[in-house]
Amino acid sequence: MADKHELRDKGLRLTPQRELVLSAVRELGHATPEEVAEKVRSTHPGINLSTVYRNLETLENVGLVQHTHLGHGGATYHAAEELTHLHLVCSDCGSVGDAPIDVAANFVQNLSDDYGFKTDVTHFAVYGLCAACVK
Amino acid sequence: MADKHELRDKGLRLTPQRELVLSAVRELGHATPEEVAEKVRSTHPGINLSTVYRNLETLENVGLVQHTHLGHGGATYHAAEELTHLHLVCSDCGSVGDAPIDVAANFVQNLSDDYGFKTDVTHFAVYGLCAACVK
DNA sequence: GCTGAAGTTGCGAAGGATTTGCAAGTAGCA
DNA sequence: TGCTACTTGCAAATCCTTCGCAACTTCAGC
Repeated sequence: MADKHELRDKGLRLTPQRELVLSAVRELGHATPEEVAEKVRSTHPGINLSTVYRNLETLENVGLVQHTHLGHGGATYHAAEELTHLHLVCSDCGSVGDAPIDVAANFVQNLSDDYGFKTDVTHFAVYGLCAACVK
Repeated sequence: MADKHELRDKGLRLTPQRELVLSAVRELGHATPEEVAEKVRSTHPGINLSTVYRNLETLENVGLVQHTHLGHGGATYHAAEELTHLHLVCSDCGSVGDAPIDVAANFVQNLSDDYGFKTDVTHFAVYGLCAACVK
């Protein structure tokens, strides 16, 4: 498993729990720590919630996973390699849609030119009304 | 006080506590519930934190106040009339900068055209590195 | 393969932020 | 001025996340 290197290089270990957390994140697409725990438990009931929290943090430090704030409060995790889109969060129905990052290219450029601000476009959520709720 | 109408129209009352919360939000610019409470208490020590939470919610329903998620978790409140800018949150130093909403005009248009998504540009925070931290 | 050091896990408890239930208090229409 | 419904304060309850610690496991070195 290639992920092993990322971990070992930082003196970390590849434990079964850690693998499970990582693959749960990959399968789920976006997920809160709670959802990841639930997913992992569906096959391995013994896993503790704090282990999930700790592993998400560890995997994030290593760069295999990233989190985003979708608004409500808690963070949502993604596999790093899937973070090629931004999140459209509907303030009405709560659904989370995706859009490719290049719809924001112009915006990012403006912020860079005018404010010297380097936007991390994969880390922010966009609020508004989704097409379904606009009706 | 003009705010009275907004409240009365919905069968709500203008209590001293409510006025204090509203003016604290106006004076502070951005503030967490905790900061609002602190501000209010500087002149009126007796006010309870849950009163602040409830009033922020009430004032938001009426439209006098709005909240934004700046990332870390808790919400930040603004007076509705001041929400003419978006927030640039630095992932490094944590500072919160402002930018006029029109830097996003093009972006908002793209999302509307391509996804039918009506972006509430005042409600989202933008993450990235501020000019100072880029160096 | 076995061993030891260091990273990990599970569990329960601790924290911090919000919310809720309820009885007492108060704004504001009649 | 009286009443009714909305509000407040307080304390307890939740939720979510982090911590402390003892027992356990990974994996580099022998």
